[in-house]
Amino acid sequence: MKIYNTLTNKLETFKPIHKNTVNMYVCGPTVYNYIQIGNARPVIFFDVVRRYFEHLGYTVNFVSNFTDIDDKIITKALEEEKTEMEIANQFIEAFHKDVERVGSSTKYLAPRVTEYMSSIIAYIERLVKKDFAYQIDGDVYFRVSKMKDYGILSGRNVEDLTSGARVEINDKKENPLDFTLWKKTDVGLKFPSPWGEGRPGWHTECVAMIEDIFGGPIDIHGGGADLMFPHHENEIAQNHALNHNFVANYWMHNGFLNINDQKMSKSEGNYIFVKDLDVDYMGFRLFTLSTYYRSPINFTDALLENYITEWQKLKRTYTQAFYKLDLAEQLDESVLPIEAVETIKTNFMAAMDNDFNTANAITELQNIAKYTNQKIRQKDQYSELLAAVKTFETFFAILGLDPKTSRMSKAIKSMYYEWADARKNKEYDKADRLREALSQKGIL
RNA sequence: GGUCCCGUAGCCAAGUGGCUAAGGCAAUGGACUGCAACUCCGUGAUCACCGGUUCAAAUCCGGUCGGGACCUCCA
Repeated sequence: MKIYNTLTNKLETFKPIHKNTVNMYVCGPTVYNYIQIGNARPVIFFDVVRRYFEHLGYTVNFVSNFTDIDDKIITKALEEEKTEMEIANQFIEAFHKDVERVGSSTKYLAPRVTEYMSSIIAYIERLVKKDFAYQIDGDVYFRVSKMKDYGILSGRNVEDLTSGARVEINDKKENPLDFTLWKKTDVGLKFPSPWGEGRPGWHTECVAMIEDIFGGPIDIHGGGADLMFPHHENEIAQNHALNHNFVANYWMHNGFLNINDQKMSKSEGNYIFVKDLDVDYMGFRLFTLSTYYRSPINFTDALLENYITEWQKLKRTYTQAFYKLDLAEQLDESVLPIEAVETIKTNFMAAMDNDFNTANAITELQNIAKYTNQKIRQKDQYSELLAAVKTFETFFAILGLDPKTSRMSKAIKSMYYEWADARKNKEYDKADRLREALSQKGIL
């Protein structure tokens, strides 16, 4: 299993810290609005990472947080005359719905920042005690100048950053690169701390929660490429200052989902909410997995349509094979290895082992589909079809694609035989009527 | 201004030093079919451009052009 590690910019062999276990953390959303389809990319991709590790036999401890305290939540709460908690709860619920829509699991630990306040405050206190942070007027800042390797993740150095024209001007800071650990708050939700009432800066929550939950460095830390700097860089700076490690052994960053060749983002206004996409979401999932995760994807309606069609083809092939076996009472037979199918499986696993190359894995999905379609038209190829169907199921499980197929009822089976008889007897009116009914039920 | 990424057929996309450059969509020819649908078989590439390194380059190096990202909240 090889993973591209953003920390070293190398493809590395994955070695877990604890045997047969993968501890992973993915930066979750700030819950002030619905997620847009670009936000769904890590939701889908890292779900596939989890599924693949589980397929390989690992126990995966998957954690993804909710930032439920933030300026944007306060703004939204004021706008809608609600409390921050009400806003956060509303969009956490909406997030879970969207995660389910795109076929990812919601069964993972999702800590909320407001539930980990004492850990976060204790974390900041330790940084202050070690002189890596300083307090001014109720704010606490991280002292970047004390961190000699600052910029290791994003490949920047302090001089380049300082010369940048866009560094925020803040007279309180010792250095413009210093970032907020604790922010004095006048309006909205605030918490007591040794520095007065306020709320934590964004960069501390993940690293404090990781320490609290996992008790030390983890295997994989994931998120979108835009989080690399400054968010993940700052996580590393804090944790290196305190614990002399890089938070995670493997850092993984997904590329963006663009629209009209521009980054889709809520602040640009060029976004589509996941909930508003309103298409076959399995097609959307296939679309996002059709490109290697580190490369950008450009979203267009035509391209999405393309993958929805592709998904329907894969699903149709699988279900036809499944029903053919069901009708022949072959679904519960034992599965025999078929050489052509074994080759496809091997190639699929090799693609996944190579840094989760889902694009190549999907090619193997198409290969198993072609093989299946060839066998469907031949007589008595039940062993081949059964092996193919089981392989389909494995691939679908790893990629999180769900054809939602179940065994035929007795009534449907007899309808199917009636249709077959009608065709044989050249009763085409009847046959066409039954064909329509069966195809509406997804059988044909 | 600084840092970095990308440019492969009409479209999407894999491949990142070595046989005739995967795969899908679209197009087109054929097969199958009661008619369809579905499906199967066949058909397509001076790898942005220029120069260099090498026995060998889409792949490495330099340059040109084009597109994009990050340096500010962002997946």
